[in-house]
Amino acid sequence: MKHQNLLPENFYTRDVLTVAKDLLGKIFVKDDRDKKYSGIIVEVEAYSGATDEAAHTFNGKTKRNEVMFEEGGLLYVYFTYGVHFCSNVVTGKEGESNAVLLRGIQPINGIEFMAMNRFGKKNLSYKEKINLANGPGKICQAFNIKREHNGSDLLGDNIFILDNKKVADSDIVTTTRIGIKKSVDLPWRFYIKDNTFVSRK
DNA sequence: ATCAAGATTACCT
DNA sequence: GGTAATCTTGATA
Repeated sequence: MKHQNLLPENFYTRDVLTVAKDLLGKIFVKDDRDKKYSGIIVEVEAYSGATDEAAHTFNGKTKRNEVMFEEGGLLYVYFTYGVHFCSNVVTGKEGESNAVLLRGIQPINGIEFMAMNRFGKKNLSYKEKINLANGPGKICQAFNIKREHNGSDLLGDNIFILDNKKVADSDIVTTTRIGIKKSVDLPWRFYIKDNTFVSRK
């Protein structure tokens, strides 16, 4: 059974910066049958293999980054710092190697499962609720996204994204990206203004 | 074979 | 504000 408002393939095959901004406000869903998770995407960063030295794909295809070279509409998951997974939405045409890193999600459904995955308990303080998915590693822990989800088809029925009310340009804040050492001046981070679930102002 | 770095987070002072 | 945790990958030899 398909969702009526599932984002179509041609949403993902566009320019990475356009897709990054358009992903704000959309509903990210993971359906594990017994556990269903969803939330609003509130913060993203764009990475582009052709020109962006901070992109994993800047130096060409490797075993790790091969999913980024596929046609837009897949999930690229990588493991970093020996501790965390990070999720990205692959965009553009095959061979472009562009992706959008998910950095902040405002939980909607499955909050009790996210709470268990993140803190091992159901009842959270206000601060812990804010802390559920306000960072790329936290998103993957909350939604239980791991190695096996690398390459997931976002047009499939496990992990997908639903359309939602459009975020006005005037409500989108643009900044440089976080946690990188190359191409540090590119203004490729986007988040929803005044949203509580953004990782950093 | 070896090694350094990493699109982070949590916890410390 | 500083740093430990923890391990995979990719580059170099």
